[in-house]
Amino acid sequence: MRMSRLFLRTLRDDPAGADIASHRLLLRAGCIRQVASGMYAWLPLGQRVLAKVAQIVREEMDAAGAQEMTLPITQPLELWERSARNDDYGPLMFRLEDRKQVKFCLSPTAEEVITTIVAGELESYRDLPVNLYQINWKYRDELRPRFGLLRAREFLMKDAYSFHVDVDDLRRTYQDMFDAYSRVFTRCALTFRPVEGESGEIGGDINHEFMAMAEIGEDDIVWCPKCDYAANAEVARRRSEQGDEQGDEKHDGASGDAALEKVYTPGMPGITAVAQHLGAAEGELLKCIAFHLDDGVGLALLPGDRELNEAALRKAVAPRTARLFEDDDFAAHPGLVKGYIGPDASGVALVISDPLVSAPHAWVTGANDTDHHVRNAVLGRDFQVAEWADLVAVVPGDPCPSCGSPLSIDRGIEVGQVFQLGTKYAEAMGALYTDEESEQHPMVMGCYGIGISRIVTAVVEEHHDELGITWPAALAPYDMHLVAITGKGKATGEVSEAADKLYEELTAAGVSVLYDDRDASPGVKFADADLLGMPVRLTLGAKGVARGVVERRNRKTGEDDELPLEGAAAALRG
RNA sequence: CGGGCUGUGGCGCAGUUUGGUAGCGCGCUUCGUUCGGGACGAAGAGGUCCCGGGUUCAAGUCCCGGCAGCCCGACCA
Repeated sequence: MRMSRLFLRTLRDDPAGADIASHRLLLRAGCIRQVASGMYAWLPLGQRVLAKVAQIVREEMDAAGAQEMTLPITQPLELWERSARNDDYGPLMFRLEDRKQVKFCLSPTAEEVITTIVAGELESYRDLPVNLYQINWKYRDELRPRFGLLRAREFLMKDAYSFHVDVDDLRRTYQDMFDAYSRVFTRCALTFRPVEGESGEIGGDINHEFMAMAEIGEDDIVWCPKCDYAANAEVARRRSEQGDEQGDEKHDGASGDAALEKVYTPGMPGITAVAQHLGAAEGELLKCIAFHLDDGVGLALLPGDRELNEAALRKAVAPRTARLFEDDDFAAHPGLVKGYIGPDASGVALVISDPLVSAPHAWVTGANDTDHHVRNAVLGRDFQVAEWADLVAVVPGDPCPSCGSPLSIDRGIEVGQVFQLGTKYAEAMGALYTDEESEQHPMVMGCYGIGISRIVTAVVEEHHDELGITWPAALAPYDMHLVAITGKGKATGEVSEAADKLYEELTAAGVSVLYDDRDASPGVKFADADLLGMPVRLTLGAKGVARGVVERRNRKTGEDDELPLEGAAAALRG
């Protein structure tokens, strides 16, 4: 491609509001332009990257036995009512009506549609398994789009859906998809980690998220440097047993024999203030968190230096539902004094505690009385616990649940997810098959997503420097960036001629080349080449032409060398 | 949806406090010089100052009402 003809304008200044590297650089390099909040146009350069990511995904999906198709983006809302997901999604889904007032939505995902189609086509166990996918635009009316393409309202996603006679068969395909995903992200040059994840709106049981490790990621990833344990912080656990941390020095200060003692702590509803006032470590305080448990009230107990993992609490009390108290709720429950709740508060239906509380210890905790706490609260003597469950949010250094080594926490961008769905959609949409005994069963499903446009963001986050993007070879819009330094005088024609010739030879040899044939100064051309980030830059100037050489620079490493002009195209093809 | 903020040539911004008919840098056009890391000179083009109402002799600026976008939080792939 001749740059003089390319639809491209690079930006010298950082666009306002583009705060993260990928957003800033994709805009500056002319890959994308914003059209509305969370909606982006893909310009020619960006389009080529998007297409390359999509092609890698396509190749790996095909190799894993999935079949590509295309589903409509606009889908009848009626299908979503049948699976009850119209309500589940709520305002997160874009909705519209046609001229006859029939309701539609813009697809955020496609379980309902694909399951309906499969239900109409396949009836026998002989037809299964089947794995179908599409690469198509998806829509979510996010509360707050941000970070450019990372949290957009329109995004390109590969979504696959597999149908099986039973869970064992599903597991085989699930593993195939898991392996295919690892190949995709490896080919995209991402540093990634598969982690145990939460299922969100899609539902289902077993699932893994593929996380591209990045500072700007929106998810916390708990992972073990010693073994392969890794999980989204929402579902991450620490190794814990009853009696855990026995003899820990932070618990040594108080004796179990001392009597319960009420102390005056005026205007100190927070852990930090109480700990300071009483000269205790925050870990010596017992935190009591009130929540609604169906019709009753529950208390969650954990050490004062720990945070509650709400997802863990919800899971621990399932199938009952838990919802944390908000300020208004305390008025209806006078036995619970906000900021001064004790584990023995009245009117509590369930006291559930993290195992960290089980160590023999005299706690400082709320007195269930405004402006008062108590010292020396002892488990079994002064308060009781009905249920034990992991409730605390994991922090770095906690023991790994698999091997006990200290855990690390880093940020990640979710670029893919695989689910074992079960029969939820097959049942709702009537996708049944007939087995050898002529009996009908709902198909067992899996679904598998990859955020194509989000991968582009993750790749730029990982592959850039202060000058611009440093595309991995597999995703670069062009293989090489040829810069002609034409200079002046009689050499100008010679350099242009030599550069034209090299460009044509490379193109003929199957190398994709972005050829800077513009009438611009060398500084401008070099700066743009750095910004656009092709993996290899070829420079041809008057001196080089005179000596019969072309210079080559590796964008990522900065390494330079020279090649003879004669036969350069053949050498560069390899 | 709470909190903070911004809408002025393609991009980045000043001008709004104190109302007087729009400016700077980059980019763009033409000519000349220059030509290996964002050159220089000269001459130009380009603006419904987000939209609608109001106040005023006069509104980018003041008042009222909308809309859009950004950041923090809650939420979420």
